[in-house]
Amino acid sequence: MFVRVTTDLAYRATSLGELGIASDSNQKVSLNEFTYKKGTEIYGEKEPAEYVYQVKAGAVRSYKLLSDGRRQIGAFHLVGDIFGLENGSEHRFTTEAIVSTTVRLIKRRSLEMMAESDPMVSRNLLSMTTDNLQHAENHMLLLGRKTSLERVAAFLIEMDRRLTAAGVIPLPMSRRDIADYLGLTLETVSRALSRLHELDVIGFVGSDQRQIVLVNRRQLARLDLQN
Amino acid sequence: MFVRVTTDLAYRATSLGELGIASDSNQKVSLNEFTYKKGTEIYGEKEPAEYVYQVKAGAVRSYKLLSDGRRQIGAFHLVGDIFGLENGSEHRFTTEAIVSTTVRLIKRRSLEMMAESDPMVSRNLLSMTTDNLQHAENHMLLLGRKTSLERVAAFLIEMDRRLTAAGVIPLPMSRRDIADYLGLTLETVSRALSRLHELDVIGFVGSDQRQIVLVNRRQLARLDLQN
DNA sequence: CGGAAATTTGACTTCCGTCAATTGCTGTGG
DNA sequence: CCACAGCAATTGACGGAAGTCAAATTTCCG
Repeated sequence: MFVRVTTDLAYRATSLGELGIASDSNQKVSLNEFTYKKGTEIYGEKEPAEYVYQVKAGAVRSYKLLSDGRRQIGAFHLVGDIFGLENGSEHRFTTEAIVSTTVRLIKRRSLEMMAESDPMVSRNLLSMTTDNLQHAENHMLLLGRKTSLERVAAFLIEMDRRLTAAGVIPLPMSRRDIADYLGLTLETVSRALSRLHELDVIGFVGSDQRQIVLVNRRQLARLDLQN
Repeated sequence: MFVRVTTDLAYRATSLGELGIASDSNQKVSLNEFTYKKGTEIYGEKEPAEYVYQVKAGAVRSYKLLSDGRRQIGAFHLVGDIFGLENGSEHRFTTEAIVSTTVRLIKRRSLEMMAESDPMVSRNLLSMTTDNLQHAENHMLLLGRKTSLERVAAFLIEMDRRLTAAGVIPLPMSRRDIADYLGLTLETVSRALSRLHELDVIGFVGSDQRQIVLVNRRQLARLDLQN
């Protein structure tokens, strides 16, 4: 479904480069691309982890559900990000394409084999896992102790850092997604954004009122209490 | 300060065993023990990470602070647990002894060197980091989406698994610590425990009313909504 | 263009936090 | 051994930040 297989060597080099493998590597890995339509699942929690993914275009959410439907998004994966990297053999989140999303696939097995032989790959695997851990640790502080305004400010700062184009943040995700990431309701997120708008901390781009926000970084940073 | 250096080989073997190093390893590592008094800091956030620690006796909390004093405890480290393992060179949490606590110390540098030469050590480092990540991921769900009763139930289940002695959970930490771990106030934790007591889900051991709780596991599990 | 979906906004509720008083426990010193 | 100081925990009364429910408005997309 929505498959596009590629053996483009340029892709292979770049993708593996992220994992610390020299582009002239003669290791054989199966590498190809898939495109997922908006809203479709990439993999489910507890499914066997056969692939590791890198976002080439689009955006992905990964989340856990409680039995009654409450959802917690653990991370958004944007262009360039690698996700689906598990140490055990099972995925610990469900992931879905937020918008139409193209990913590169790397077979987990081949990655494991490369890690065995190449300590550089192994080290980068650890480094990536540590980055994820650090993000989760900071997010625990946000979820456990920050107010709604602080959470939304922190979210905008994070997205500004990760996907800004000259002061404009083209958010791919809905208010509900933001809410489930921040441990709030969509109404509370909307109210916080309105408040930030009143305070002239953020603005909205002319016609496309929703998805794009313009930032006044200085004030925003003051609203998110770090450390 | 409260130092006790040891070169006991049995300690060395056990400690390194946790990291996947054969006990007959002829690698040289500096290994010794420290005892920290109740309430004292082991290391601070942003300090250089010189050592990795293993709890030999006692209990440790690791936390982050916001500038106005709000605290989020990310994890409790109990007997046998390894903590202070960072990939970068800085600690990402402050850690303190909850009660009088003895830890084993392993020099970070020597661990890194062993990981270079031994892929088994390297793999176990990754495995431990992944375990921490998994804990943080589950805790994000708790902090973002669970009610106070669900949080306290989940906490008791976790502690039951980690430090129970035949149905009795000898909690080393205060209500405030539990609250800062669960993203609540100590009053809310106390009320939740009282509620669980009324519901005959938990009981308290005779004289020592506070620190020890007795469990009725079945009902408790029903109160914590998993997945 | 029109219906569906997303977002905003308002009114009201609720769960948890805040503040305060009380009780219970621990440890020290007379 | 007991008294008392000091801290931890419980309990109650009240308030507020965020949640719920609902309606209006805007945007999206076929």
